[in-house]
Amino acid sequence: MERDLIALCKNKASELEAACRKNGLALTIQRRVILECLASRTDHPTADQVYEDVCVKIKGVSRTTVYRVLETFVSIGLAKKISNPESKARFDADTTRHHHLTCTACGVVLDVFDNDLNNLRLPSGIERDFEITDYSITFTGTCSACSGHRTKDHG
Amino acid sequence: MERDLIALCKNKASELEAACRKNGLALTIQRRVILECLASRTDHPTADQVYEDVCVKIKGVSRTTVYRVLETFVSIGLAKKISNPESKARFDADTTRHHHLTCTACGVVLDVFDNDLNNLRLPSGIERDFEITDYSITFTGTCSACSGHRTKDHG
DNA sequence: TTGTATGCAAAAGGTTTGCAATGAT
DNA sequence: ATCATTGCAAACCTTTTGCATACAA
Repeated sequence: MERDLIALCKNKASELEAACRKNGLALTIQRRVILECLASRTDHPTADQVYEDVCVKIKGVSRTTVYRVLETFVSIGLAKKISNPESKARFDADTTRHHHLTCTACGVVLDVFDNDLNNLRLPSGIERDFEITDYSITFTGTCSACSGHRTKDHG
Repeated sequence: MERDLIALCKNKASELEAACRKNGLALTIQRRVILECLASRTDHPTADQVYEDVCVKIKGVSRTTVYRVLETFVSIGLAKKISNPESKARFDADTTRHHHLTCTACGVVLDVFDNDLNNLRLPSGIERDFEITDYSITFTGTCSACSGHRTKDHG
């Protein structure tokens, strides 16, 4: 159930080319590196976390660009914003259906890949009023690292 | 599958008394009104939206208090922060298990109550590494109001 | 009376915008 | 050459913090 990160990154690189061509967008170095940085992590980074990674790879990129490019990726389907209870956006380069475990203590977000969960029977009647395109389950609880310390710390 | 809003509000009022007593918290007017305002909406308001409502009911409440009290409610189990892809917290006074439909066009969040969805078989093995306390499904798509206009407007 | 909760002001994140300069096509 | 994209600076929005005052118990 693990995902092949190297394959994902390669796929993403060619997806980017295709998506830029299709949408009439320029294939800039910034877009290439930002997508590369996003696709190489599975921990659903915030825009600022992506920015940190990008800075290591190329000099002089601005935070603004990272924020803007990530939004562009979402709008052309190269990435998703994931639902989370924090007050900041988190991004995921894996746009296929999967689910999340979020630790209420430390905030970590782990992936859940499961066939049964990916094929739920939707409640009847709903689709009359709402056109459902996708869904994602967020499991909340405590990760193993935080299970030890019972106090409400954020280490 | 509708929820009885009046009953919910009354329940919440007595829940508040009980929770304050239990946790050694003062039963202030602010806490009473803030919970009242939150419980009387089913649209998962942001802290600022709750603040707006509170201002109508009592004068001179500060935004800070609303933010602080909502966090208090979450910590004593009177409310939940709901997972969403926006960069701001949204709150829900209904702490029982239920799910959400979010319209990607207009952003509205509707509730889904369904017995089957509330009793999913969790993937085996997960609970070894992660202590799951709850879960919630976010369905994404287009609401009936937005289904008409195919353009990506936000009206 | 005692200690918690509130209000204020200010700061701290996180994100967006306007505009000139840069760079991909 | 042209127009989209970037970088910068500043604004904006949401949330948090420190401290003195007010209020519930």
